[in-house]
Amino acid sequence: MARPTSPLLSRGGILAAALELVDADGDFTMPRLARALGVSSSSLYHHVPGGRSDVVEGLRNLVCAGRMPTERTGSEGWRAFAEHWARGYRGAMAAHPHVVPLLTTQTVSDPAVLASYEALVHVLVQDGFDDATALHVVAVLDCFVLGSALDAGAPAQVWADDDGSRPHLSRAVDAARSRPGDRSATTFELGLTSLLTGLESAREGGDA
Amino acid sequence: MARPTSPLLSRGGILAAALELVDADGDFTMPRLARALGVSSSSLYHHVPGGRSDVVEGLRNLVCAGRMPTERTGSEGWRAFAEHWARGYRGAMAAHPHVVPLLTTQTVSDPAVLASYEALVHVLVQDGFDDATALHVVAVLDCFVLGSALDAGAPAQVWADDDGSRPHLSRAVDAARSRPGDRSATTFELGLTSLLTGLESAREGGDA
DNA sequence: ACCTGAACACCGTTCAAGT
DNA sequence: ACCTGAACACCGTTCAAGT
Repeated sequence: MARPTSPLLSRGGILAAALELVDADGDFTMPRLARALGVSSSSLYHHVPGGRSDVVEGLRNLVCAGRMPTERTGSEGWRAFAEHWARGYRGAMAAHPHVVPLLTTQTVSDPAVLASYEALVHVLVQDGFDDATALHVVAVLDCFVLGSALDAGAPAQVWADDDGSRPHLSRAVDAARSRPGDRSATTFELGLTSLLTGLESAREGGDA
Repeated sequence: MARPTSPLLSRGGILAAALELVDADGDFTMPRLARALGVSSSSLYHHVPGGRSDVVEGLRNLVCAGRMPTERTGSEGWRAFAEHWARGYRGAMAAHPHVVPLLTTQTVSDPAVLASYEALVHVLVQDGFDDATALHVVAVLDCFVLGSALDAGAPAQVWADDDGSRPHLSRAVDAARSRPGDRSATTFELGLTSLLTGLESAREGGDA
């Protein structure tokens, strides 16, 4: 076959196929990805020069870009913006929970995602946080969102009590499961609200 | 060689060697692990029947067991116990940050770790949380601790601003770095305090 | 420029064979 | 029971060869 008249592959197509694989199988490999695209494994490297980690960073973009705010809308204060930011981030991740574990060891280098971090720092500083505290606030939210996104992808029974030797844990799991709505989403909302409330009073107490 | 008079391997020795590998290299493979122990790769399976994932769950135990509280000490209230619990958990993980990514996709099945979850739920229910809310509180803390542990293992420049096109982010990163102490630990403390403060007022507002 | 097949140095796991 | 070597079905990545 050699070089076709019009390219069989594109970066976008490769990333879309990779996302489909990850959503379906929970992971991807270069050979499987190539097979899904009807192409040889080595062909991928023409469009994704960085190899597998390049694909992973591309998935971050595909999943997050456009789903996180990059500008303050209207007259919302830092708290509303941070809420907006965290919900967008978590929502993007939770829609594709299996990609999250792939992202946790790789530095964020995607411009679209970095732009939303920039926006959040900007809003915080404008609203009275000093630079260092603003970074810590961003990091706190980032940690919680990442943890929540992992939680969203975890098996239903995260902490299985097989033998009934953890009665309080079992009762609590059953009680939470009998409530309507997505358990993981409820956890996220409780944590986000608590965090922002707590950060507000930390700020009032002094920004050191 | 075949069967030696006294066993060359033991589960404990294998786990200790695996932890050393992970701390040093950031990851481990069964062949490398075997090589480090001066043994053939297939020998490992006699002591770690579940293979690689068995080793990983063993690492969770090795890292966490004994470092998380399993009982209320003295007259501490739920907030003090939760603080205690989260610090123990995060401290254990942060001491071996490279194991954290290995744990994020595996269900917690280690009895010692589960016992500390049981203890936390117990304390929360004793102190007035209803079962479902107690589980959500545990999950919130779990999410934040996990995220923070991943943060502790991340490269120093998590969100690199290579080209200076994210000025507020850059300033904030520089400001935080010029402060004394561990950046990631400061982030954790800010988040933990904020979370607990926020959870306290969420509780006062009603446990629904 | 873009795709291929062959090749390299790896993986995790199983299993018959040995003592 | 415990260790071995060989084997199986995989990985990620490179690279000369083809158009």
